[in-house]
Amino acid sequence: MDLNELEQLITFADMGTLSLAAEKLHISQPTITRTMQHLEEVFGVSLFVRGKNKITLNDTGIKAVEQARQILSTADNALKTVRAFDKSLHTIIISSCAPAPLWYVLPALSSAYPDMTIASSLKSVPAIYEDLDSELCQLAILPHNAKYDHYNNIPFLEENLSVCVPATHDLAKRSSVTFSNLNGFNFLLGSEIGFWDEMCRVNMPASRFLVQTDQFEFEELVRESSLPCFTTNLAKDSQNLLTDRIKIPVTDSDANVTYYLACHSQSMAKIVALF
Amino acid sequence: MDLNELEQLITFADMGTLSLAAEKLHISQPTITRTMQHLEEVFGVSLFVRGKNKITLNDTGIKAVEQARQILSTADNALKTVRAFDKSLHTIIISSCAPAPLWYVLPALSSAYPDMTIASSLKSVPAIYEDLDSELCQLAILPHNAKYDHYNNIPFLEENLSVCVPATHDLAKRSSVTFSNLNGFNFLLGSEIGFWDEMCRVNMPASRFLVQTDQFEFEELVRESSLPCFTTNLAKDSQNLLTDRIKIPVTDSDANVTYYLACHSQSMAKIVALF
DNA sequence: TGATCTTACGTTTAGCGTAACAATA
DNA sequence: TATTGTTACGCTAAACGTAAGATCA
Repeated sequence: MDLNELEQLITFADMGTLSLAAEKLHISQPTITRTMQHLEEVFGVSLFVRGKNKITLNDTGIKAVEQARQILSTADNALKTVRAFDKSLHTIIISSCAPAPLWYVLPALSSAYPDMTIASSLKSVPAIYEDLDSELCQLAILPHNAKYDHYNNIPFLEENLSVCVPATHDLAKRSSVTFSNLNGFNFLLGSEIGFWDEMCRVNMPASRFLVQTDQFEFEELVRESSLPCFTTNLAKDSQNLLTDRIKIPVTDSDANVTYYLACHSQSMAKIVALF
Repeated sequence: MDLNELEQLITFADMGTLSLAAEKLHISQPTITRTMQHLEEVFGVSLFVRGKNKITLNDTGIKAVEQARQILSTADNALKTVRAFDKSLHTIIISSCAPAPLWYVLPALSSAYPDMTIASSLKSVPAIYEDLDSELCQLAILPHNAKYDHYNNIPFLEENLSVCVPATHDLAKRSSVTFSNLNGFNFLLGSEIGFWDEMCRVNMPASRFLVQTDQFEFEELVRESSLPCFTTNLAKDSQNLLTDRIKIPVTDSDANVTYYLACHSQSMAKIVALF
């Protein structure tokens, strides 16, 4: 039995005539005529009532169409299942709360597993726990050690937040600041900063954040405005955007995070070996 | 996708080598080699680990076999379902409590529906109700009108039991008998008599019944022994077995039954038209 | 050396499209 | 007359088996 033939049967059932079915499937009518005859042989029963120039499904034919749909759907599911399984064997999925750790993790994994696809995405911390629970990610990067015992944890990197202001800014003369000092000022923010975004909004509820989704626009605004922005010890300022600005460390504990790598136990040994 | 190819994949998985699979399927090894390559194309993923002269399923391959079994089983079920459905459209199944009504019903149905297969079987009354409930039979023949309202009933035939004894027998002089008169005598019984068998045992618990499954042996015993046996107004004595015996009507109501034809409402009109 | 898998080659088969035909609305 | 389904015919592509090659136990 050929699934193509079942497809033709179903198309005929949907279209009502062999001609329309042929047109839809981009094949000739005679081909469908022959296929229908062949299907009757395969099933071993009559499936159609034939007039001189018209053909329709009989009761058995309708039943056969029903079953054909079932078979095709099963086959389609099978293909998807196998492909998904294969893909999962060749993919490492990483959910991270922030971009900076990925700059170190991705190259390391890529060179350690050159024939694997490494897929990463930034997500909120609750979403990352969901990914871990559902095994939708193999590796998670969290801003603290994982809540649950059944995940393996290793501390990985520290990231320390600083605020960047022009030399003329009110804050420029301070050697350190706290969120309460900053609360009320408005900031420029890049869009791809993971959990930092949420954290800023929580700790500086009186501030407003001008989020720039376009990297070019963000850089242009940093250069041309006097609005404060943020950087960290891990950020690379390839455009030397911030050389003209004063960097002031934020001392709150929330602003100085240790990233942890978390994953299910069985994967941990390999990960630890890498870092 | 071709189900034949999946069959080959499964056979390979079961046999362990391509050669053995080829042997089992009565095809050449190269054919299987090519089929496996083709399946990898179809699935779009690698399914095997290949040595220079050995081939085994990889993890994805094992998954694929699993799915292939699923598909084949679905397809197999589909074929069976369609064939069974078609058969049901061309078959009238009759469950009867006794043989005599069938002698009239079967010829009538055969000539009314010449292209239908008519299948009949003798069953106990409870089994007949089960067949009606599950729609496993289209027509039932019961020794009374059907218990439930949702079945249609028509009275069909009467059958009256008589006992047959040699002229020299103790009972021979009676003009009628009851089961209590007969209780304690031993009887010859044919095997294919439906509910009569059970009914005799219930009404004559002290009697023993010598059931002859072979028709020839039954006739021989009737001829050569003086044991009483039974007949009815509907029985045809083609061998003139009973001409030498005295027939005495059994007057109990249980011994004089009216057969009813019963079926689901929708079938009744056609049945009534016949009788 | 025997078993196993793959590749190469030639043949056969089976599937497809075009064209011709029959029948209907 | 335009549309629909079937049959006939010829071609192409795909599937098969035999044979040969390579590798391992």
